[in-house]
Amino acid sequence: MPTSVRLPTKGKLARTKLTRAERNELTRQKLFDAARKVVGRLGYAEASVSRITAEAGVAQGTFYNYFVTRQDLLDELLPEIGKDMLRFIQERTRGEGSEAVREADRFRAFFDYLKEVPEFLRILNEAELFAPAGYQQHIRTVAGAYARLLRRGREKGEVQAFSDEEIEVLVHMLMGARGYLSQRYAYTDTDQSVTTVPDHVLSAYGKLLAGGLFAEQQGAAQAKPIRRKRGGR
Amino acid sequence: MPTSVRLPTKGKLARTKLTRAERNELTRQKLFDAARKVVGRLGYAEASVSRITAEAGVAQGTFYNYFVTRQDLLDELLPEIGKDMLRFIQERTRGEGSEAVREADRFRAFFDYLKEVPEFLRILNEAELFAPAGYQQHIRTVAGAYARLLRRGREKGEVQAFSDEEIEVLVHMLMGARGYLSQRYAYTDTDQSVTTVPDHVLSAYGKLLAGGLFAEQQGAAQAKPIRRKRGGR
Amino acid sequence: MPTSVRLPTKGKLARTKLTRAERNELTRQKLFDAARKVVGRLGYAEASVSRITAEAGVAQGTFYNYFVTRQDLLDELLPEIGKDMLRFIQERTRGEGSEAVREADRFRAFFDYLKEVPEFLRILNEAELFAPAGYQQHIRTVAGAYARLLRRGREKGEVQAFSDEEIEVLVHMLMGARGYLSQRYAYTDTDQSVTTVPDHVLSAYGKLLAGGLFAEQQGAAQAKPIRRKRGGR
Amino acid sequence: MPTSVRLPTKGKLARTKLTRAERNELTRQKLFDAARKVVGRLGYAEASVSRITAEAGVAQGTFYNYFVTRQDLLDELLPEIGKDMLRFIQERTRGEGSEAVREADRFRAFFDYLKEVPEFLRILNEAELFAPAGYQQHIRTVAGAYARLLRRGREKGEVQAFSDEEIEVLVHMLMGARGYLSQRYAYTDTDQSVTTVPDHVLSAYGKLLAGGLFAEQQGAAQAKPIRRKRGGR
DNA sequence: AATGAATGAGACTTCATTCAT
DNA sequence: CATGAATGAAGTCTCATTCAT
Repeated sequence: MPTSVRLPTKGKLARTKLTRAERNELTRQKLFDAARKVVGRLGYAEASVSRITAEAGVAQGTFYNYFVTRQDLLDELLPEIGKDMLRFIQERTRGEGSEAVREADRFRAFFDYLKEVPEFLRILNEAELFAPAGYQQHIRTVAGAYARLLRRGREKGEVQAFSDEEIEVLVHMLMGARGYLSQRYAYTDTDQSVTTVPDHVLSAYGKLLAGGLFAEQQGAAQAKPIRRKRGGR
Repeated sequence: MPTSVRLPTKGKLARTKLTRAERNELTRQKLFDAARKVVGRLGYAEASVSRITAEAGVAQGTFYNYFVTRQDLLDELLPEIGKDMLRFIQERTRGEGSEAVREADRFRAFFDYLKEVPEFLRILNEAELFAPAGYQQHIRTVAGAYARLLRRGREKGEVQAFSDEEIEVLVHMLMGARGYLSQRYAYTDTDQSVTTVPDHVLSAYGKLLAGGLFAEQQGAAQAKPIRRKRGGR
Repeated sequence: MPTSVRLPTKGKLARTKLTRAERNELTRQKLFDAARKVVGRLGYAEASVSRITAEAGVAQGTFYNYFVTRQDLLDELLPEIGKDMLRFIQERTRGEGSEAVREADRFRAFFDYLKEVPEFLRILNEAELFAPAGYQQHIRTVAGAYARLLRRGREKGEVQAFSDEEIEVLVHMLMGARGYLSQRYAYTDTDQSVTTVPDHVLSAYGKLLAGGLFAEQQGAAQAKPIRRKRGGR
Repeated sequence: MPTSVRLPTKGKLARTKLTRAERNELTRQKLFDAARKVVGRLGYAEASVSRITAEAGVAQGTFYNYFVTRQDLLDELLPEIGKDMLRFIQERTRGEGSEAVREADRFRAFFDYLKEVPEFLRILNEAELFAPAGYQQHIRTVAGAYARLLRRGREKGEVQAFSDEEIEVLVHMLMGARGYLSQRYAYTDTDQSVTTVPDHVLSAYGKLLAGGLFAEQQGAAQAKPIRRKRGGR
């Protein structure tokens, strides 16, 4: 499982001999994983300390040896898993190719991650309301990484000549689009399992990014009327 | 205020003399408006019946003369205000012009509405989690109207040749984008006041829709690389 | 239905022409009948004023034009129906015959009444707790009538020589027995319908009353120490 | 008091030093006893969690550390005290003697128990409506024990030749009789104190069981049609 | 460090009753 | 006399957090 600790096995006695710090970290991780599962299954609102500790197999009081507040743990959830998600997507987008191809790969990889860590969808969607601190942190991280990619693409001439500010806007649009699409097309209420995203979602996403929404009218084309501020108008 | 009742003034004594039915509707509206305000200010989670009735200036028990359940009122909130929003946007988009121009108008009008009804932003964002029934209804309404517009544009040749399914995807992407942008650029946590959306947001939105994200590479152009499935690759 | 009003039909215009007093009495009766049904169906605890008026088809406020208090109506329920029951049983016990035969007839008639007015069982059983005033009144009435019968039987020599005080005790025992038996053998939770009482119930009841519970031992018999008063008396 | 805990005194410091488990059991018992008192004093309907915890001297939330539901505690009440009652009666009925004597002893012991545990009367009478689960359990237990006694008496020839089914009926009659008598003769609404049951109650009970209700008429006598089964016997 | 009992605020909802129309 | 909206007290239960063991 991507987000769990991988303690060094440390030879034979690995299980019995743990330093105090290790035991400590292990309990903390148990709580974190329990929270991830509970939130994934029931949502933040139902993720009471009692349920989390029950899932983790520790006493309720133990919780407060590791987290000052229930909210504190909840706020750690998304950023932590979010980093995991970014790693996952990066690994899947190694190959070279045009920016457009890589963006498509990233888009697909996002949905693949949803399949691997089904809790993520719910955590992502609910964090905005229930773990705002964690949510903001996550958004900043992801938006930053995303913007870097787009700027680099722009430098290579593979991305249109947006200003830095506009790129930030685009990043948020794409994240929003992704979010909505994942909710619309990846949820499966019944058993939480996430199904593959349909082909026309990929194609619509690709087309919008590649060619824009609007057809070029008559030849003069570029007179995209929306950029009112531009040209003479 | 758009969503409040406008009782016929009925001559002079309008304020003191109300029929039973009118008083009834008035109380209902007081509760609805109070809920709108409270949710706008504190969010659904904090919108307890006690707070709503306090805001409305009626006893707690009165609430249940008008709504079977707290959730029932919460579920009415978004669809009701949502209709109001659609009306508002339509009014602002009367003018003729290309689809692209009208879409830009709609986009701007959306942010204008946010200024007029500042609660709407929060209600829209939280409803998905706290008033799922109302949310689904709203989404269906808006997505349906949106899709109709895009299909009509396609028929007129002003929108690219997306399939119906792809249009549905686009609609969700645009709604998602709008949602994220509104959160990013319209929120002002401190005093809830909503400021005008910056110009670069409008321009980025317009450009993406008009020309797509990616620059046409070398001549072969249309070989939108994202459609891997295609022959080309 | 035994307990409903039977207004004199009064010739032709019976339905349209009602004196004020009659309309008044009619509404009162509607409420009473509604209460009977609701209590029969849901029990006293669930018989809220709102449910009763709904069943009666009048407004909630109307209730308080006829009864000072919810409890007042509830307290009238059992005595009223109880009188009905006594009438019913008397009619079925007209025939002559020994006291024992007549008691058996009464016992059977009681269960027959339960079939005719299925609400009665629940009303009888719950009244003790929820309508104590009415319950006491009912008990007094029934016990009084019962005691009179037994004393008359005693005078005729058909009932053993119990003292008046003892007869009162017996009456309560028999009422209690009847109550328990009706709950045990007449209830049918599923559809509230009351089934015929099994034969062995009748026979056990008859045998106990006829011959007592205990077999006479060997000759000396009568030394049953429990009848302390006897011996010397 | 029969139903309270009797913690081992454990030497000197018994009162101050309690293990966790002991404190736990003690709190549970405090709640149980408080419920017993409150129900005895005010009845089930008024036995709110708030009143019970106040009586027990703990916070309202504490209640739910020990009982899943208010109803759960209420349902435990009668069976628990009922067992206590059976023990009490058994102890008082050790002596040998005829079945009739022993039944008289049991009858008296029942009323004695009412004196010792005055709450029992109300709990018994109300449980049928307010704690049906507990009531059924209690009834089954008591009726079972009772029926066993009567069948054994029958085998010894001390009880008349009732069928097993008839014995079950008798058991319910006797329990019902006992219940009604206890309400009629043992209640004292004013100060809840229970007085001794009057002698004529005992004698009437004894006589009915010993000799039946009806005097044997002249010789032909036995033709009491109610004893239908008899004839052929 | 771990435990788990105790706390008490607060949430939703029901209901008998009142009263202006 | 009928209506039905308004009232507010009371009830059950949940939960984050504290703290003695």
